[in-house]
Amino acid sequence: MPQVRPMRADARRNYERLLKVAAEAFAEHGEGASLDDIAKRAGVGSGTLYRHFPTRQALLEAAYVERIEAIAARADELAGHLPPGEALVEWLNELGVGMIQVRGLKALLGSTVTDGSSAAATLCADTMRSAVTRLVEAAQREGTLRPDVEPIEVLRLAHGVATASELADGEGKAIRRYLALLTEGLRPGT
Amino acid sequence: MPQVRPMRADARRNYERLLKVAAEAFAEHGEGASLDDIAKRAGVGSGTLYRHFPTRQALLEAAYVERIEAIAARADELAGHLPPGEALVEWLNELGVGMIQVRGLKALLGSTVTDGSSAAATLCADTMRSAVTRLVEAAQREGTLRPDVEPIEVLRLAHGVATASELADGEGKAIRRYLALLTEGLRPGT
DNA sequence: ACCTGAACACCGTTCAAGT
DNA sequence: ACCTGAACACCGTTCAAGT
Repeated sequence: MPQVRPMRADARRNYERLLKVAAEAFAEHGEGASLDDIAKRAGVGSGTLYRHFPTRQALLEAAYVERIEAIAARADELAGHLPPGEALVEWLNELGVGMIQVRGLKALLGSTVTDGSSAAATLCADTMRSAVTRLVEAAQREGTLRPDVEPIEVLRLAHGVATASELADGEGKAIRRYLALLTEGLRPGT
Repeated sequence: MPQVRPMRADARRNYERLLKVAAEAFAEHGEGASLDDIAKRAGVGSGTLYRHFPTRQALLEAAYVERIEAIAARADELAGHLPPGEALVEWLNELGVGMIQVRGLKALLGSTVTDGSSAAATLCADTMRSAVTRLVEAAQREGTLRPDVEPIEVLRLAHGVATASELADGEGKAIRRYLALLTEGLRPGT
């Protein structure tokens, strides 16, 4: 049963223009970019925006799918080049830099790791979770990552590290350091 | 030179009503509480609010000074009861719970640990920094905390831990666990 | 079926007019 | 010196009217 009937030509055109403009707007003004402005810049009535993307979250997600998928693909790429533990840390580093430098991305990723009891499992959430799960389980098998940490917890901690780094300098310069503090711990080394 | 001439009676009354109402509003609606609503509830024109508190940040800070000072005082109290390392962790735990449960507090504290090159040193920032500095330096002298971590970094990491915990459950239940992961590190224990 | 855009209910901020 | 509140410029969201 093909639930998704093809869109009417004008609808499809509007949909795509909205996505393109939205990506620009979020990049420029962050997650809070004016929806009305996006509709206007796409040459579309505001109602049309709401028809295609009922919530800001839906638009944000749709505008960033490609980037999310690139991040997920990067996980496998790193897993191919590096030992599991290093692959995980390097991926978390790139993820953190992205969250700080790509405006709006951090907010979107945050919503993919919330308790989500109500929130339906979105595409972005699934993509991110399966990517991190592969890296985490490999590192745990290798013995370089605590066995009692769940993949989603690692994503949440990455979010925390990004937040801390953002407070530090607003760019991504502190990510690597705070990530190291997290992996090594705050206790003095032996 | 007494720079602060005493306020006119009506001004002082308005100031205090605004503070009281603001504290309630922030507690109820978070840091984004409507300023216009606060002014109305205080029985005051919106211009009066702006006269006393030129920015939302100023109002937020003024509304929470007492709470900030209580948190700082708690640092010394814990330092009296516990060995330095434990005092620090316990304080960070209470701080984290506060950031999650007291609406608006996390945002305010975030602004006190940003790179602050431009932002003047505010009272809240000073209070928090001196409190954490005492705990951190004591723990470092004791040898239970890495010597290369700066006090303000610990505050930023605490913010990160709170963020991660907030994503986990929206209350403070995960704080202690994520704090433990931070202090012990993500590597497997020996 | 889909789009438009006016209408509505909300913001924060400013500033002329009042006391 | 301080306060008031209308005025302005902005939001997001809905929905009757159009094609």
